[in-house]
Amino acid sequence: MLELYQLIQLTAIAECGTLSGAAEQLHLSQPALSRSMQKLEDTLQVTLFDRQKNKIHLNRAGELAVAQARRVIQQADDMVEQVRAFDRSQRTVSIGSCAPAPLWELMPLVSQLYPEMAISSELKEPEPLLSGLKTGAYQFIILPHALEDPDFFCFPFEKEQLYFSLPPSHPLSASKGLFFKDIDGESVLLLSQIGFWYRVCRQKMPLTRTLVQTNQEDFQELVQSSALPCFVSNLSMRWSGKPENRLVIPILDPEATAMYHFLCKAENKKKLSPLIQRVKTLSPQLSQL
Amino acid sequence: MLELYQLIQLTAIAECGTLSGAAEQLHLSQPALSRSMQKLEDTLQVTLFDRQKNKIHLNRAGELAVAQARRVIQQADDMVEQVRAFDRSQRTVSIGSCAPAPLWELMPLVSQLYPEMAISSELKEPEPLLSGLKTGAYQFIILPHALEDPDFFCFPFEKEQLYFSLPPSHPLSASKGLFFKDIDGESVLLLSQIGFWYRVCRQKMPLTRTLVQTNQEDFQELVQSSALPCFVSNLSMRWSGKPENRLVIPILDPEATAMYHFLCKAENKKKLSPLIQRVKTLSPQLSQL
DNA sequence: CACAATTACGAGGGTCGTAAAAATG
DNA sequence: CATTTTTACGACCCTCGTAATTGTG
Repeated sequence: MLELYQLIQLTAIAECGTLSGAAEQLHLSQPALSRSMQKLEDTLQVTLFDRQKNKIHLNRAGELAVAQARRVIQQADDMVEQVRAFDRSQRTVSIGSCAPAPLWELMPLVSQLYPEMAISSELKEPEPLLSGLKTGAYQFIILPHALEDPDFFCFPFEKEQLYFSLPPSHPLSASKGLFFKDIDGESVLLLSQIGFWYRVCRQKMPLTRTLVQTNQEDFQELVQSSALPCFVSNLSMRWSGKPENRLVIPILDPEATAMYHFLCKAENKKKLSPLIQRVKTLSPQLSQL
Repeated sequence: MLELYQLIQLTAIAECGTLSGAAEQLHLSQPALSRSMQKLEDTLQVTLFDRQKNKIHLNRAGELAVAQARRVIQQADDMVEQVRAFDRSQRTVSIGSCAPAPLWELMPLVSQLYPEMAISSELKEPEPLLSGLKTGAYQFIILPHALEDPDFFCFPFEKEQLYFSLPPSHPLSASKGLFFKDIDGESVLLLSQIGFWYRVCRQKMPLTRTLVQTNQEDFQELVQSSALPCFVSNLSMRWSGKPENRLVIPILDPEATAMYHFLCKAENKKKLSPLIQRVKTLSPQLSQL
């Protein structure tokens, strides 16, 4: 019976050129390898090596066998990897979101409902989110708008309203409301990992220089110590509190408001119904729309 | 360590749907198969089966594993087949010829020069012979004409001249020479496996009915007992003798004469030089052309 | 009670390593 | 004489089969 370990040994010999070298690489004794290859030749009924008393090397049939063996081994490795990846995907909930705020509510909910599952989340633009939902890369996604499509189940569950966070010294800090264009041109502090908001910010404030901070603590530090404008929202303030020594001024553009929608494949609605029920309890009034 | 026998067992379970059935198909006990699959799950670190106390069936990861296992097994089978086929091809000299007569001289020569090699020969038209020579299906071929091509080494080595074999009772049996058209329309006895001569016969004698005999002895019997014309040649008479009670009349058409050429790949000329030398000794005067 | 799957235990086959032999440069 | 391969022999691992257990329809 042909076995994989024989093929691995064969390819090792092809790489090392010598039995003893391959044996060492395989953590095996030379005699064991010698006998193993003799047995391989028996099962194939083909001589794979030119043997002289003192040296051995692959003949042409052996070279062919090595090439074929590599393919078989590669395929076996692929099998292991694919099965493991599939298994992992079965054990993890993958969430795609256009922005971080919805995840702050959703991830605790998911981990509570599926305590044995791992949770992975990604921030992407709506378009890659949708294609990921189609391919099954995500169990569900969060978009900043509704999507009417019979293939998907979609409902709104949370609203985010953006504000400028300004120091008292800022000339516009007394405003009741501001538009993006009012601040456009000033340098603005931003956190990375804010999803589609970064695109909104760049589009609405094309003249502004964005000082993007990767580290959350660095960002907080800069907000406190600088006079630069930054952004907060109703949701960020719910989770992190109102920034100290700052004035919070609503942004009046319609783009400063996002209505987050939960989307899953229609075929998965039933399986996800426990989660969907819990998500709807977060904001009963929105869900009734 | 993943092994092929485990994959075979896995696919057998997928086909049978039950452990006991698969065990029987594999000529194995159920407990052995049960443990083997547990070990497979260990090495993959993935659960492949839904287990109830009394029944077992593949889960989704298992289904994926089965599909992948089938591919691996198929590839391993292909490897065995390809290596064996290559080995066979290394141990056989494959000759392609447009007619049988050249083989009568060549095959003994080849088997004498390469006593350990098997010999396989095929009769084909020149075109498939050439493509077979290019692909390596033949080590060398015999064409009824020359071929000037730098990729091939080509030389003439034998001439075949066709004759009509007629019974004394035939009206034309006293002729010194005949053309194909003189006999066209009469029924003619033929052997199968005469290569390109069959095409020549059909083209030059389109009105003739050919009575093709597959069996050599049947053919000889019919030649003796019937008054039908048939063909012989200088070469067939050298090997089988002049037919008794028959008159042998040369055919005067140029198509009744073939100059057989030996062709091999130019790159193989050196390797085949012992054979080529021997073939040239068969007819020194031709080889000097 | 027949059937299916798992666990326990002993037997056997196969691969392994060590030791020894043969051959080469 | 060091290196490489092959053969011989004994040890051990691992798979196998039988038997027993549990659970189901």
